[in-house]
Amino acid sequence: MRWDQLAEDDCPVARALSVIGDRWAALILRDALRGVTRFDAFHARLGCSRAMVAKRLAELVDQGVFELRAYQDHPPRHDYVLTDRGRALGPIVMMMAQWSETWLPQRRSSPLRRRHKDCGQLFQPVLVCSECREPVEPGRVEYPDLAPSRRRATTDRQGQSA
Amino acid sequence: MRWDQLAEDDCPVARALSVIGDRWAALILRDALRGVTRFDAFHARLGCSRAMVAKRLAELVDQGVFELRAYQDHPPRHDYVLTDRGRALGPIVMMMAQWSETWLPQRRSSPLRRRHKDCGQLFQPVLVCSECREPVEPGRVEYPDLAPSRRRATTDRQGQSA
DNA sequence: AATATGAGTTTAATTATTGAACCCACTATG
DNA sequence: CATAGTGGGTTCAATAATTAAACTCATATT
Repeated sequence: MRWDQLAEDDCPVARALSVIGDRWAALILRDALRGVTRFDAFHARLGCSRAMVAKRLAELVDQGVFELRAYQDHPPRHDYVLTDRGRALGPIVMMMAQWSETWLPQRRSSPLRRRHKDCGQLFQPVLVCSECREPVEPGRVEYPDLAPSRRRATTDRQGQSA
Repeated sequence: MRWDQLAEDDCPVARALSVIGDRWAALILRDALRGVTRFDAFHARLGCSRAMVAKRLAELVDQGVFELRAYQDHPPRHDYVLTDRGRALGPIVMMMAQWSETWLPQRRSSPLRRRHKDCGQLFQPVLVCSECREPVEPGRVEYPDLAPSRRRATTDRQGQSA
């Protein structure tokens, strides 16, 4: 299976990955969410080849994650500005950061702080259930459309709790 | 910059991507969260080469996302079972699905339903602020540790050095 | 025996990515 | 004026990653 076939996949996770399931695309998005808009700024932060930056930015524009906003005409130049669709990817990136901070050994610097503009406080992202508004703990989700029981491996040794 | 250097990066998003920033790793994780535990089952769902499945599974075991649980000894065989660390990646995958369902054109089948075991209802994942418990809307986050203002497209080069 | 299963490994061919240099249209400096 | 610098790329040869298909190995089933 090739990259571009993911976009045709029936699974929404696969289709999301056709957009951000590449390390460079995801890192470009991270930087864009922090305010980067220029080619050279992306390149400087990413540390990958210029060709890669150009290619991924072009793909992300095609996918409607970025739009081009001209900031000068004569040598035509533009900013890469996130669209609504692109900004909506923010929660995925926030959950990645959150997972890292919780589960991976920390590197040197203190984690990047985030402020919620609505309440003014520094915060952590928390994923809650749309119905009961309680945090959704790992392992407390099931998929009624899949095989009768999701936790069962033919020869079951022991279910783990969680 | 190479793949393996991401793990050393100072940014938590980059470090998370060193684990799941690859389409196959992310799809393996998706399937694991839905209950898949066997090599051939991952391979059948992914549609990539067996070599790739073997490699990614081995990496994910190294990174502590999966652990091996033997289910027979003589030809030694095992299930790939998510660890706590691995299960904690669930919210990232849920937010990916959520984004797809909201922002990408739908394919044929109805989206996979999720049930929250704590309240028993079908739900959507919602990302809220840990402080005020309100949903964090796109664009309502700022980063006080970055350059004074994160949104400037027309104001040019200010020294910043993150 | 012969076939099947589960979990990989090997190999050659194909793709993707890199680093470095190059290009273009301007702007600023001497 | 001549030269260098900037922003945003493209091109190209070399290197790395990925693929499909075949192969291995131990055991189970027919």
